[in-house]
Amino acid sequence: MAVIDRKKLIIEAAAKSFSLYGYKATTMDQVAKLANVGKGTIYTFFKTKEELFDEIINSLIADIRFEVESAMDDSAWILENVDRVLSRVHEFRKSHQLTIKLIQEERDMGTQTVVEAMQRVEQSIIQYMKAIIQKAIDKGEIKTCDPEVTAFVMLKMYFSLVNDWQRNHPPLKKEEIVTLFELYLLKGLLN
Amino acid sequence: MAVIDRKKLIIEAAAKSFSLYGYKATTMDQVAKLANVGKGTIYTFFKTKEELFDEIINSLIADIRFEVESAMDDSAWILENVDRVLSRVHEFRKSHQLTIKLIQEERDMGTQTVVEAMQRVEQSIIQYMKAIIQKAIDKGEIKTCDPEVTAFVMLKMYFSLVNDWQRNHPPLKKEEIVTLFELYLLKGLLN
DNA sequence: TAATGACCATTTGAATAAAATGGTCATTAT
DNA sequence: ATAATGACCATTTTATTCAAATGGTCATTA
Repeated sequence: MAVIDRKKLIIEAAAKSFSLYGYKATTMDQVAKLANVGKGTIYTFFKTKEELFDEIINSLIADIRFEVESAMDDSAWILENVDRVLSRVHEFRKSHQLTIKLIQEERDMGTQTVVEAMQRVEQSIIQYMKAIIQKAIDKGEIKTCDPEVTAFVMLKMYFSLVNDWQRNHPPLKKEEIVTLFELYLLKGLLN
Repeated sequence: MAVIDRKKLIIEAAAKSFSLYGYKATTMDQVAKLANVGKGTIYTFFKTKEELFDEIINSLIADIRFEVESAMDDSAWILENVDRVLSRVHEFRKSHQLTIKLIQEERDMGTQTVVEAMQRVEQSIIQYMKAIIQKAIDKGEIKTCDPEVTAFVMLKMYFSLVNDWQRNHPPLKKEEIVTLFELYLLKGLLN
């Protein structure tokens, strides 16, 4: 008879529950029930609820990394890659249940653990954008600059345009955003 | 005997109290006491607490406008002006008690009235930045672009750099911020 | 040896009572 | 007359309390 991989069951159950109810509203009893496992068993694999949550966030980060890396094209130039990566991230955020739930929990309740987790996710996105930018600098496509600040600014600008702008204005189309990115960050405003 | 300008007293007291305690923690009794005025008197000038608050926010907006406009030099070119305006706004935000308190209240408690007020302040800053940008376009200093989106992006980028960046990194110096601004938005990253 | 769930200390949340607050208006002062 | 006032009221906010829920443990069981 097959030995049941309890750790896997727990992780799956936790992922499901965090996606459905968020961090705070997920209880360890619930996860145990969902995983068909005794509550104590969870604690043989994860020291705390937060550690279990971190495991789930790690796979989220890995998923995003996969999404981003499959969008990248090393032969394409930087604007193309930045655009692809950012729009993939955006699509991901809009469609991925766990992400949606956590963004909501962060905004509405400000749960500390969730804020920190989202911070970690953002940092990891910045890390891969940093690599893209470094490559572009090496190739001589763009000026020498701090790749991390640059990645940070790009991400913030992108999210401002897709999230904040439409609070007071009709949303920008995808191509408009690319055009704005090109104008502001790459070509520059100066004549 | 001099007739006391009670409206003025009320406004001064309110400004002081909102600066000291924020919106929620300021009570109408308190304002009345501070202004040496009966509570009912406040209501002969302002229909509600929110209306009183709006009055204070209006002067805040006017103060910022004055600060920005006195920093501007129409004969200077845009890089110079961007530098001056940003530095002034930066100093203002750091030193102006009311602004500090309201930013804090918005972040920590999310008071609806405060969120809306800050939104209004932001919108008004964007409006005069828009005018500045339009002027630069007319003078041919910068490329043709939508002045409002441009103002919006500039402001968001500025706030990202001064507020969000230092959550994970040592804060950027004023001159660094100006340099980054010039690099990203004006000169552009392209080689 | 691995898994479990009854159990425990602490935290959370519901219920309620008490205090505080925004706003009104009959009365008072000018 | 008009302007100012503060006691007063309805509603909201806060403090208190206590039961239910929760994260985590560990002696028992498989």
